[in-house]
Amino acid sequence: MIKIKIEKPFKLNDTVTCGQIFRFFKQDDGSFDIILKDRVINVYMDGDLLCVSSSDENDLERVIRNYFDLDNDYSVMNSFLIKHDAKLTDAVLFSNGLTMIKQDPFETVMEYIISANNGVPQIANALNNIAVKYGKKVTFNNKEYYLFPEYKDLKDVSEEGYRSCKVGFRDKYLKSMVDKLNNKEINLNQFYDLDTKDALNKFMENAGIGPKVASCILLFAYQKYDVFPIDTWVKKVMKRDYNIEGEKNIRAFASKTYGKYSGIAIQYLFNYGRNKEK
DNA sequence: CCACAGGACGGCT
DNA sequence: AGCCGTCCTGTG
Repeated sequence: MIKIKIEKPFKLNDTVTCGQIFRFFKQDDGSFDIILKDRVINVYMDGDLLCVSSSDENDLERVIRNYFDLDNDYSVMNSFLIKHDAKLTDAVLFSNGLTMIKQDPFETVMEYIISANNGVPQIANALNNIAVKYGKKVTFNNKEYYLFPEYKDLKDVSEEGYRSCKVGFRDKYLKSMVDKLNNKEINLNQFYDLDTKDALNKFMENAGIGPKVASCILLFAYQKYDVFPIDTWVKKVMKRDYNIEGEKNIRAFASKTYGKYSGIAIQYLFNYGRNKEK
C-alpha cells in the first residue's frame, strides 16, 4: 500500500466513472478495483491522500502518477475553456479535478473498435470476455481478474473467437487490426509523434475505425487533447445548448471555440451532464 | 414479438 | 460528395 499526497485538484470518483475506463469495479467500501495493462490496483481517497494497493507494487507510485495524470496542471486549460466559452463555466468548475487517464494504446484501440454502434455495458462485457479467454489471470485480494491480452497473445484468434466474446460484426475489424500489429504493418508508438490530423487519418485507414473511434483513441491513449469525438450524446447537447446541427458544423464550432482543448471540453460537458441529471 | 440505441461502411444516387 | 440501409447485441 502506498499513499500519494494530492497537490493539485483531483476527483477520483469522477475520473474513474466518467466514461474513460471500461474495466473498473466499484467495491462495497466505495473504493475501486481497476485493471491496468500489467496489474490490478485498488484505489480510494483518504482526505488528500490517494491510497493505492496493487497486485504488483513495483514502481507503483510512478505508474499511478502517470496513469491518473496527477502531475499535469489543468488550471491553464480550464481558464482557456471558460474564456472561450462562458457557457462552459459551470461544467468546467464542476469538473475541476477530473483528469484524463493515460491508457494503454492497444487496449484502447480494441475498446473503441468494439464501441462502434454499441453500448457501455455491452462493451465492458465483450472486453471482459476477451480478457477471460485470452488474458493473464491475476488474483488480487482473493478476487480473480484478467489482464487485457497483448496483441501477441491474440495472434491466432479467429473472427469466430472474437465473435464468441460478443463483439458482433466488429469481429473482422479486431482480427484485421491484430494481424497488422503482429505483421508489423502498424506500430502503435508512431502516433505519439504525429500531429493530430495525420494521426486521425492514419488510424482511419483501418477497417472499423472512423472519426469518432479514432478521436477517442487519440484522446484517451495519446493525450491528443485537440480531438472532438462526436457521438449521439454530443449531437444532442450541441443542438439543445448551442443550436448547432450537423457533424460539419459541430466540428467547425469546436475547432473555433475549444481549439487545442476540444477533447477536454467534451469530457467536462459529459461529466457535468451525467452528474447534473442525477 | 417488436422498437430502439449505438458508428462505420458500402452501395446508391 | 452526401444519403441511407445494414451490421450485432442487449434492453424496455
